[in-house]
Amino acid sequence: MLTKKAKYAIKAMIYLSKKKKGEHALISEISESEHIPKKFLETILLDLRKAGYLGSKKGKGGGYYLIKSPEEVNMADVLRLFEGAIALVPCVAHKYYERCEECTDEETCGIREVFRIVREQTVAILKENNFAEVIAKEKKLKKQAKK
Amino acid sequence: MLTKKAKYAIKAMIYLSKKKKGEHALISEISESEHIPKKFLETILLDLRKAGYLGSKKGKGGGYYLIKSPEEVNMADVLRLFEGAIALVPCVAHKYYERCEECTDEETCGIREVFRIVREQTVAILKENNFAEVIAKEKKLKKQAKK
DNA sequence: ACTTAGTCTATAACATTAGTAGATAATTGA
DNA sequence: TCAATTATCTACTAATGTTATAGACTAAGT
Repeated sequence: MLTKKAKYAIKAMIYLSKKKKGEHALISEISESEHIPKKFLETILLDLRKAGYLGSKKGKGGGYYLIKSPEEVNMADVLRLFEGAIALVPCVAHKYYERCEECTDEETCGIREVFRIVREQTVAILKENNFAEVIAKEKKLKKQAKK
Repeated sequence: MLTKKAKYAIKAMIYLSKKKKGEHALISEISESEHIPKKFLETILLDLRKAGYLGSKKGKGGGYYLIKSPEEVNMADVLRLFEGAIALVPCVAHKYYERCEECTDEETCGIREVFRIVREQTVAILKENNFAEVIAKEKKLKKQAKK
């Protein structure tokens, strides 16, 4: 399961992705709209800013805004930032690779092979779902719900 | 990431799956072979027994053994036992379903849709990998390594 | 009886999660 | 320049989960 932090981060990113270019959103605005504790959200948005996904402006008329376009950021990026590896075992992670302590032969480990396949599939899905795509999925679902 | 408990459980199950039918393995034997702390492994094997995957016998000549054949137990079964849901968010889990507290409209949530797809793919892979299959993968890898 | 081997209960160190509190810094507008 | 607004930073905490370990108990075989 994801941490709440990661889930909140994705929600905040989607919220900001829906804004028109040049528009800002206040922390309190996102907090209320997405039902995320404000103080907690502050730290999350700060992380997203430090990672280069968001920009911010202080004072009146300030707030947070996307730096890249929604097409350029995907679910995998944000998850990696808050959860570390997407892989289920460290020995098949790319960026966060680590040997499994108890393992004797990584090269011929059948368990590892299974988790390698899982990781590949998962990363593929998360990467093709950039935030523009997620919003598109949402629109499609809303259309279907009306019928 | 998986907990060590879950990873150890899979290792133990694979170890026992490699035994011939009727053969037992001691806790200490599995512990040493797989480099799993013995006392920790005890609790894991107990859980696996209570869940109906393993049988045990006390006293001399005792030990643990598979109850079902390796074809009948898969990675998804064991992971669910030790990790709960395989899904990354509770709202797309089957057996462990829960509403996301902060969510306003589950039916039309784009994020949920993405995690629904991830879950489906992951479960499919984990289910097709029963323990006989994992051992087959291991054999294949060992053949390749020799070349 | 004695040895072997699994079972049960309890506990403990450590890390992570999900926050909260409160002071500070930058920006805008009057 | 002063006040209001809004983000930033530092520090803390309560609750929970992870990764074990200790020790007494129970069952089976010889």
